[in-house]
Amino acid sequence: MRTSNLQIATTKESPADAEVISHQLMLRAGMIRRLAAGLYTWMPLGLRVLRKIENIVREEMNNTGAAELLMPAVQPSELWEESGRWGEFGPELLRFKDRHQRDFCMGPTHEEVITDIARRDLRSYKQLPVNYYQIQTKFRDEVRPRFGVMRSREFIMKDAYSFHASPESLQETFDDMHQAYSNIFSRMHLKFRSVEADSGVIGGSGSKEFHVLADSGEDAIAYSTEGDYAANLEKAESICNDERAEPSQEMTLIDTPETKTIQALIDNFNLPIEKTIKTLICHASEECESDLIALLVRGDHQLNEVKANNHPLVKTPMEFASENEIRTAVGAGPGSLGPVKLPMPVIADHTVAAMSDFGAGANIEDKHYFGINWGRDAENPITADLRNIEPGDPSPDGRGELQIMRGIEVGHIFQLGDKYSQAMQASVLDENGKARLMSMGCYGIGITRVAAAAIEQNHDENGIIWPLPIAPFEVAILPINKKKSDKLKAEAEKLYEDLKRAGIDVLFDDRDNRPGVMFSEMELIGIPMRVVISDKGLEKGVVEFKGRTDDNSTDVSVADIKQFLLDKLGS
RNA sequence: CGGGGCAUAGCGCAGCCUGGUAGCGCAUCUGCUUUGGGAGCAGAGGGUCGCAGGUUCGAAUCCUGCUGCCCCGACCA
Repeated sequence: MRTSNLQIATTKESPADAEVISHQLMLRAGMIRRLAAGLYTWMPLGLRVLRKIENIVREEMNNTGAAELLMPAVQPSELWEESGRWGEFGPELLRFKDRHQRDFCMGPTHEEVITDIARRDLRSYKQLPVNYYQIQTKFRDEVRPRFGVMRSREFIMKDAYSFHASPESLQETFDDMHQAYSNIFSRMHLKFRSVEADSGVIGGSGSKEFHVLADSGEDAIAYSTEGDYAANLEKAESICNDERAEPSQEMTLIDTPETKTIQALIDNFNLPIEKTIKTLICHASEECESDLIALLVRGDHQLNEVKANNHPLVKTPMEFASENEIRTAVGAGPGSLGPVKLPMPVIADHTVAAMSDFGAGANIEDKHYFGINWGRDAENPITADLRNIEPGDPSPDGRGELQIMRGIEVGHIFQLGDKYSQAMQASVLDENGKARLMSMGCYGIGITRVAAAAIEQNHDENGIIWPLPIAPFEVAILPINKKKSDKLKAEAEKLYEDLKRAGIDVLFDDRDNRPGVMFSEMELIGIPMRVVISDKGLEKGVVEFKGRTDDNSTDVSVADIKQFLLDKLGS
């Protein structure tokens, strides 16, 4: 490809509304252009990256025996009514009517459509297992699209769906997919980690996320320093090995004016933070006899909303009680709440349940109790894992401790079980001729997000540093001053043709720009290798090679450069 | 959904407070010079100042409404 045909449009300044580095660099490099919030055009340069990512994904999926198909982006409401998600899915589901006033949506995911395909086409257990996949545009009407294509509304996803006669078969395909995903991200030369995860709105059990590691990642990942355990922070299990100590203090009521926060409590009363608890009040589920329910975590711990949300006694989605609701129920407001004589059920984090002689609000305005003990002063609470893990916590696998790093979620694999096959009656006949619901798995990779994540992980002050396998081009040829030298022009053209014929993905800068412009532009768009060809070099029979991250260039003889590059590309 | 901010040339910004001929840098076009790290000089083109009302002799500027975009939040009781 010649730069004159590629329509490269780079800028020195990044647009004011781009916050994260990948967004800035993609705009500056001319890979993408914004159309509206969360909607982007992929320009020729950016599209080449997407295609390379897609091809790697496609090859690895095909290797597992999965079959590619292509489903419509627009889906009828009927299927979503059947699965129950027409009501469940929030405003993220973009809905609209056709000219006959029939309801449709833009597909945010394709469980319904594929399950409909499967129940029509799959009749016998002998046809299973089956794994279908597609690489297709999805639409999710995000509350707040941001970070460019990292969280856009329209995006490209590889989604796969497998169908099985038994849970064992599902597990087998799930493991295959885990391996395929590891291969995919390894082939892209990305540093990544697979972690245990909450399955969220897609539903089902058993799920793992793949994260590209980057300090700017939106997700926190907890990992064991010694063992293999790794989990999304929202899922990472906190374990408490402490035994509850015997009470050593009497409970006393203390006047605590102007003391509404944990920090104030510590500052004003010299109470260690490990002896304080936070009392959070939220709406209870129908399973609970009370409208409200209290969640307790230690003063220095953070409530994990995903864990709270998953608790059967907590209303889904979790919703904190308003100050009015709290005052009506308790008689005191936020800042003076605690478990003693609280007129509602109490769920305490495991750590809280193991505390003794602790301080908390007295449920009387401006008063706290100190020296509270479970069983004596307050009823023994229901216990659950409610908090985020903290760095240094023991690892749940019993090996080492947990630490936290940041990641960008680029893949997610789930074992759905029969959630959709049940709702939509997708069954096959078993050995005995009886109808049996199929087990399902689903497996996604955010293709467009991978491109952004790769940049977040690999860039420097000059621009993008594409990993070779997903770079828009492998090699750039930069002729110096070719306008003035017919010989140079001819040699450069010849080199370009030679490299092309050798199967190298090469970009030839034929625009007669000044050297500095070419250098900075190629570094900005992140081409992994460059070959500079000049009259000065040709006199010595050499061209200059420089890798994107090399400090200096190397002279390579004109005769050897093709093989030199092929060796570099092969390794 | 709540809070905050922004909207002036393709991009980045100033001008607004205190109303009076719309400006700067980058980019673009022309010419000359230059050519190993985003060139220099000279010249040129390009703007319904987001939209709609209002105040005023006069509005980019003051007032009202709307729209779009960005950021933070939607746990810390």
